[in-house]
Amino acid sequence: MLDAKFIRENIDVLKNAIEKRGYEINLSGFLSSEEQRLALLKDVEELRNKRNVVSEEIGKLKKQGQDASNLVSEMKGVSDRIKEIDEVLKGIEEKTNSFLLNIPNIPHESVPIGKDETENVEVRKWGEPRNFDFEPLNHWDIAETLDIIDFERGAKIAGARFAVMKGFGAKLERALMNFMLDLNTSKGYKEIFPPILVNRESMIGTGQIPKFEGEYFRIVDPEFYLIPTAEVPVTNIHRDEILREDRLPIYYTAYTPCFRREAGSYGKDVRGLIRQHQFNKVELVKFSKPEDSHAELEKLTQDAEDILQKLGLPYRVVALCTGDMGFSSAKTYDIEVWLPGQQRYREISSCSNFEDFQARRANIRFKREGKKGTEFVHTLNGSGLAIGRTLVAILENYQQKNGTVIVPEALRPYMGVDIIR
RNA sequence: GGAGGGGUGGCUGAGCGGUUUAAAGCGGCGGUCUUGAAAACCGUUGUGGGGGCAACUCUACCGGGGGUUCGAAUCCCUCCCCCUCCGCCA
Repeated sequence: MLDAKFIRENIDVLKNAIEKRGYEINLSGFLSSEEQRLALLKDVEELRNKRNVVSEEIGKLKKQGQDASNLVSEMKGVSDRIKEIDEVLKGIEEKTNSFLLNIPNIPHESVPIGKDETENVEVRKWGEPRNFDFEPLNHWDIAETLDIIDFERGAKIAGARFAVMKGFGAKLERALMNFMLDLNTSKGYKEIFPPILVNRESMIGTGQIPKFEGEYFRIVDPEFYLIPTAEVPVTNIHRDEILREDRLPIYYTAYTPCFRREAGSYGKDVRGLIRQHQFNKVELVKFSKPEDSHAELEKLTQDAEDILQKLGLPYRVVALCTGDMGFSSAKTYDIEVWLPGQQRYREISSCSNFEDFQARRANIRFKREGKKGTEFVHTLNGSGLAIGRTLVAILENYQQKNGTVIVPEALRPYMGVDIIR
């Protein structure tokens, strides 16, 4: 969320940002309603001041046993007027608030300008896609041969976009979680295991709703949301808190299952493990001081890349352009892993700096030593990594002609075998 | 699910219709004293919004929302959360 005052004073900056993102938002209505709101605010505060002063007077008169009925009836009128204005003000403020909640973040100046994913910019590449002396298979074919993923029974138990992991499939899933958490915690990220059902305030805090309500699973009675990413509960750990400067930066890593409706993605990735309603992910979350956040984004992205390097999986890093970036983000790098079965790079991690956008929604602030007042922290997060997609990448990149899959060296202590057969 | 007790500033905790613009203590910050420190003493101490170049000033905030009243931390309604006991349960 952006600040109403900021928008009032920087209307052109916002106009420009919205245009670059390809959003269409009418800002002129906002400005005139702000004008009205501030005028009413001034009026009502003056009336309140009058009421405060006179009410105190009434108290004194009554204590002295004097008659104050004239003042009382006058103040009755003032109070009624305050109530009327408050009513109008409340209506305006509700509109303003829902307007503000639907304004996307302003892209950082370093973000490439473009309309969609075709204009994203490749930043760097790591590793060489392997040369196969046979036709590499899709992961669902490999998995079927090895009997480690059961899509049919996933559909029977739950529905489309659900899978049952079996045997070494299940174990690989678990090995990857542990491997990633161990690596991340060794770099100073504190391990968190948060609730995976959250309340509405938390979803608003990180920017998932109200704009994208339909993309998430919601339990109606009692009301809860199933988290689409650990970003939600972990960022909200510090909602409505004022942090001490010397606590920053804070690094968290969390494994959680994630749940997404995948509304609007019908026909996309219908086969395989790439796009499931439920998937596992290890997440990296940071809270930093504003001046450090972009350096922290670079480090966070490298921490995610390091996982792929240790697993020996070729990837590239892409800077998302203004038109492809998520609603809340000021800057995003996607990490895309090479999938031989599809002969292309696929997203396996998305690392973003939200600057103060989420912090403002979730009211996460910090206090500088010796300085008055508070500032919003900057929040960042990135997948480190999506487990299901990492498993897919391992199956496809490490497959052998005879249908077996070599276990990457870094995972062998977790798997207990060198080859999945 | 049933019964009861609570939610007040960074923390502890008083206040339960108008000398509270929230007492007191702890902590924090500044100072006096001291070779230095401790102790003692003195002063200071939150967050948001509006106005002002500024000193400053007005306003809101005692879990959230609503109501009663000239006036609400205090009374009423409602929701949320925490604690204790009973029941059930991984």
